[in-house]
Amino acid sequence: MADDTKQRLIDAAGEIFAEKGYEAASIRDICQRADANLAAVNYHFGEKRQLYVAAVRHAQCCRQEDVPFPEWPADMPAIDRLRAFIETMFARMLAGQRPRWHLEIMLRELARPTEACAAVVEDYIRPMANTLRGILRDLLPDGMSEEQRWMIGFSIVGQILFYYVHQPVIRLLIGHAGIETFPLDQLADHVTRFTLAAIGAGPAVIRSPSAVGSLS
Amino acid sequence: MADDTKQRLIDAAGEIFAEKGYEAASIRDICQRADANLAAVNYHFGEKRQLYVAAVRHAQCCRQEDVPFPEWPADMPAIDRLRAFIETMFARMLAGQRPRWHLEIMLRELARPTEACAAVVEDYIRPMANTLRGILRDLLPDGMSEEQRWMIGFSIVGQILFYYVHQPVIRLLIGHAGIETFPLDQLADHVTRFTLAAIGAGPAVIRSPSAVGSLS
DNA sequence: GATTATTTCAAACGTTTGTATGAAACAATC
DNA sequence: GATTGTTTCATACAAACGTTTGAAATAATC
Repeated sequence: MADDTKQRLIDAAGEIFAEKGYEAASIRDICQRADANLAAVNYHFGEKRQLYVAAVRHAQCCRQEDVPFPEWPADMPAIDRLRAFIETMFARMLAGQRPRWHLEIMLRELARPTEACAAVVEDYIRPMANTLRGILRDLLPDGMSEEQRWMIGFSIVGQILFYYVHQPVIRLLIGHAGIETFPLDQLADHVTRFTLAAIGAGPAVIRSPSAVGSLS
Repeated sequence: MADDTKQRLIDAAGEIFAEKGYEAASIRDICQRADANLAAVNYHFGEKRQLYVAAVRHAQCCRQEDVPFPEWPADMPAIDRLRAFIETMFARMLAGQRPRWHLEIMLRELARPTEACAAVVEDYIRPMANTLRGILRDLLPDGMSEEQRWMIGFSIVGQILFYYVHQPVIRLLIGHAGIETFPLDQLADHVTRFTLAAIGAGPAVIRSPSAVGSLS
């Protein structure tokens, strides 16, 4: 029952922090949603800030088990691994899945860092970055400079994140159905082909699928 | 003197809103930075929210004159216009230029919209989107679907925005010099080449130009 | 220069905020 | 079953918040 309240607090706090941001989230709101007493936060966490940190840490722990991307066989071609990487990342961002606030609160942290940011980067982002860099190492010519590899990685991740971070803009820009216009696998497919073409590992992203040819 | 205070309030508010977000910014802080009396906000704007809206609107007005991208000659090739578009956008995001909060507060609004978001999109974002779409219309084959053109546009903008929005992550990831590792023109060059290659209008982004071959 | 209208100011208002307290309820241990 | 440690609860507190007020100060109008 003890840890139970604590966990309920973290969950409620996570939702509200992710939704409204740190300052706008009040301890009273959080406790109410957690069915806990007002004093519970200070009893279990000492202060509001620590509850926030705990929420971020929890989200990051939960999502960490995702991080070792779907075990792909050692002999899987780099191109397919890139495709799988992009698909997985998209699925995690946009799929309806488990608590939405897990991602939300971490992305908030990454865009506007507090004390918890470094930990998120090291434990959650860095492994993903390493996975991607591993793929790119196989995919790109050896002589390529470190900076250039980073930039290509950023180009990939930037494309993916855009659809999450700027969903509201997309909705306003293309109107009606908004982002639902783009089925998830279509997005993943686009980014994959866009990227592969950019690095010379696939045909250009132009109209007819006829031009696609021998990818997978 | 009257409008003067009002303007000082907007400027001070813009800085603080952009830095700390709406809730965390207190009227007292704002008035202090603006050298104005505490009651000035309510006198000139009625309430805090309206001051925020005024700040966003002001930022958007100031930046709007930027929007008609550097007049390029009618006969300028689409490829060069794309390059210019990307360079300009990068320069606006990352260059040391005028009040940083202008962009900051608008991006905040775009990522986490309030009532002012729609206006920003219509007056600031939409024209940029149209410019880009014009370029892409010339650059891409005619038969390409509407959705696909949007996705390509998003792939471009996503790459650029990434360097601004996730600067803190980049800094943590690649350590030391952080984003300063990448000179501005190098970033613009990378995104341009990456994009052109992706859509089959340029050689792949790989080290040796030898592998490029007959794409364009 | 008297009379307006506009703008500033210090002070106060009522809320809401995060936090603290001490008693009650509960669980565990002996 | 008494004792101890843990967790909940209602309540209180001081501080900070956005907002209001009414009187000064300033500017504008005649």
